[in-house]
Amino acid sequence: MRADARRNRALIVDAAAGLFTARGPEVSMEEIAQAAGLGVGTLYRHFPDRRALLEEIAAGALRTLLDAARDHAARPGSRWDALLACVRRGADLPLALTKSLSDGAEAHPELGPLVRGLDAMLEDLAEGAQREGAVRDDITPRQVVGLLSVAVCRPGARPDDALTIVILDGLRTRAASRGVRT
Amino acid sequence: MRADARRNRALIVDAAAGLFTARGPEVSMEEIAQAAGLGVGTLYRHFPDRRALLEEIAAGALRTLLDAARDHAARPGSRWDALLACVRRGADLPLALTKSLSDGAEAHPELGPLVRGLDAMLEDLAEGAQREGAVRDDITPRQVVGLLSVAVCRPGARPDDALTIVILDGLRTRAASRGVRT
DNA sequence: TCCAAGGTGAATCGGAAATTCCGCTTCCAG
DNA sequence: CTGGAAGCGGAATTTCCGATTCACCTTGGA
Repeated sequence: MRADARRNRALIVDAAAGLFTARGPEVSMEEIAQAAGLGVGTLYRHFPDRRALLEEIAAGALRTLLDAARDHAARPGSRWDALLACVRRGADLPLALTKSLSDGAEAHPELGPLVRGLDAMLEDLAEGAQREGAVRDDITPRQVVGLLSVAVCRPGARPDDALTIVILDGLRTRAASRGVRT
Repeated sequence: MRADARRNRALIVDAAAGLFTARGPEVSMEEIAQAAGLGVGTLYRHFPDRRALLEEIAAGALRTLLDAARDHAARPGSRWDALLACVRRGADLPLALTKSLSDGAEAHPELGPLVRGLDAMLEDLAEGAQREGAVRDDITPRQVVGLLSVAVCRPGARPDDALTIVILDGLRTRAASRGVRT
């Protein structure tokens, strides 16, 4: 593969990941091309269609996050801190893609296992956080993870958003949130 | 106006309001017609175009809610309770429409004043709730209102959603939420 | 220097939703 | 009871908009 082709492929992936992170999956090929400083035709030289591009980017994001999650889960200490660290790591990744690929993502040879693995790992952390008394236990671990992703990984979320702060606080038990706000 | 025409107009408005409340503003004319048990042609006999229909319904919802807000605001007692009651009254109204009409809603002869009036009234209540110590004061009254509308008036929200519960809890001061959960 | 790999973006395709239109049906005033 | 204006239905048409193609131009690098 020619050097410029390799470089352009990277430009496309970066530009697309950035846009997807900031604005969710409803970004047009045209716009991605423009953000990468290339023509649309070039996207199609590298990816047969839109779905292929989305899948590659989603897979990258999931791999990154799954690695981070394994890391944090292995380290001893507060499960809540570990969970929060994971989720924050996801804030600058285009995770909204994963949901939008829903139909067939399960079936996809790489995406399916990644999604399942990540879900399992995060739910474990959430359950641990509840057991250690850091997180309210009147909702399921799955809901805890869902709410965290709304709080932190929603497209356009920033760490000091009112919504982010309020959800994080609302997730804590009253006992746990008595201290400094996280 | 013929009796059946009046009846059908009402069917349209009701069906549309219901769909908009449940699913937000991205509902097709076709689907509204079907929900009303009528043909699309009939929608267009009553409303020149989609926007006209949305505007009428949004105006109705805003009038209803503004009335409710005046009512609750006038009654003495906890501003937080009043605010929560208002917002809950909005839960079964198609408020998402208002935002989607954003461009030009300010200019619209009826919508503009309604939106401004409602905003002012709710922000007042929010500020009152903060002053009485019920709501955390590290966010602005406008943000309080915004978060409440996400919690309660988001399309498809139900009062026992995890997101609803967590946001409502997260909005309270730690002192205020020490009692029974609202 | 040459030319295949690579790039370009206007033109085309496709599908979903809005809007039109005209023949048929239903009210209701006389 | 009727005539005909008011209403209705829904297939056909138009509009919109993003995905995808493709004929032609550039350029890396052997």
